[in-house]
Amino acid sequence: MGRAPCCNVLGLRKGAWTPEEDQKLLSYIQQHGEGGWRFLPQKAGLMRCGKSCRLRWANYLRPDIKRGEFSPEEEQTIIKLHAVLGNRWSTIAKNLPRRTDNEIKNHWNTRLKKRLIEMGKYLDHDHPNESRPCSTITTTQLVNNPIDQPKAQRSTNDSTTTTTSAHLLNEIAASTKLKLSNCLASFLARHGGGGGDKRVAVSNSASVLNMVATTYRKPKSHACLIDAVKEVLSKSSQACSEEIDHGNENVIANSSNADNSSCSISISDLEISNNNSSDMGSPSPKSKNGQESRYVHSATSPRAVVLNGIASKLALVKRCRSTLLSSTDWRASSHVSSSEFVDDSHDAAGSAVLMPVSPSSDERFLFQDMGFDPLELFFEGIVSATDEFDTNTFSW
DNA sequence: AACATGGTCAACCGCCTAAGC
DNA sequence: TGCTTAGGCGGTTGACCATGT
Repeated sequence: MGRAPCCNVLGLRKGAWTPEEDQKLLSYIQQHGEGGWRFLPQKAGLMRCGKSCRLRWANYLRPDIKRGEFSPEEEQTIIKLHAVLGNRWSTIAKNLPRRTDNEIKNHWNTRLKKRLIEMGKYLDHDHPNESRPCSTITTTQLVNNPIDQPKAQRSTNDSTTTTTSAHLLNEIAASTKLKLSNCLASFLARHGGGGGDKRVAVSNSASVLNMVATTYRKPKSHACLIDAVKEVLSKSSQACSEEIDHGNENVIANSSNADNSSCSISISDLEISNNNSSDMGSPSPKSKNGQESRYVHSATSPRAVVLNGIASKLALVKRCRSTLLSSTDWRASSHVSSSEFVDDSHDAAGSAVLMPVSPSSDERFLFQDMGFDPLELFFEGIVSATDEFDTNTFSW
């Protein structure tokens, strides 16, 4: 039981607001501005608690609120953001100008959710083991509009457990609009991402990461791949100061033109093989109810494992953090739990610890290939001092 | 016409976090 | 450093309305 509700004071009105009350609140805020909700009712002559006043203002009286039917575009935005963010209505609302989180929540619960259930395309964030294909949205799902993916196809991943990098890369994919350079665009074209479609030039990080993951299985394209990985990660980092682009949904939708259904491996797939990897030092993550997770054992290449491990470690970097969830404490969010965040760094008791870890030799070579500064990696906690890593010279 | 049922949405509740002291 | 509290968030409730029987 938390604090007693502020509206329990005897004599305060509850329930629907009358036009007279609305007028009092409106005129008071127009005169004195928002804030100071605790004493506002008294000053405005309202027999309401401050919280009730704030809610009434925020959800109904504010002049910049758009009311009425949601457009198909708005609905698509909600569906796509909900697939990525879950029930974080306030975050979703920030991407729908002039709509309130309450209105979006109501619209989702009364219409969109039902519609998706009827279509068999509902991804249940509340009960992930019941109807959701996996514990997070894979990049493949992002690339192929999640609501367009057949249920039967999704059910093949039912026992998939995805952790740190999958979540983080999905967040990047969702929040970052990449405008590809000629280099990366040609990379995608060469490796099947574009298929001659000019729209590949405005792709998204989800498809890029899928392409990278796919191509990473082909050793001969190593050099090209490294350039691509560097570009994806640097673009994601650059985006940390940008607000989530309202064009996300268009970008994601456009990318569905790429033929990812057959050739791409999702970040989830990478994660699965990561869990099987001994050199990553990852203990088997447990689900939130403490039960041991089951894994799908896929034949993913060691290179993909390394890539995934690096993505996971890079996610620790501060600049990436701010990219992932620019406006919320993403480590405390329901979507990315703190234990998932430090999945590669659990202590013996399974509690979360933030410890720099030593990269495997494969990772170290790829870090070097990618041109990362060992000094920077050390100070950002991605590597720790070991026999191999000399903190005097900051080199391997 | 009366009642039952279901949908919608404004408002409330409990909890959390950050800021202020 | 710990406590208090305003503000914010997401889940839930219940009044109201439309439709069906």
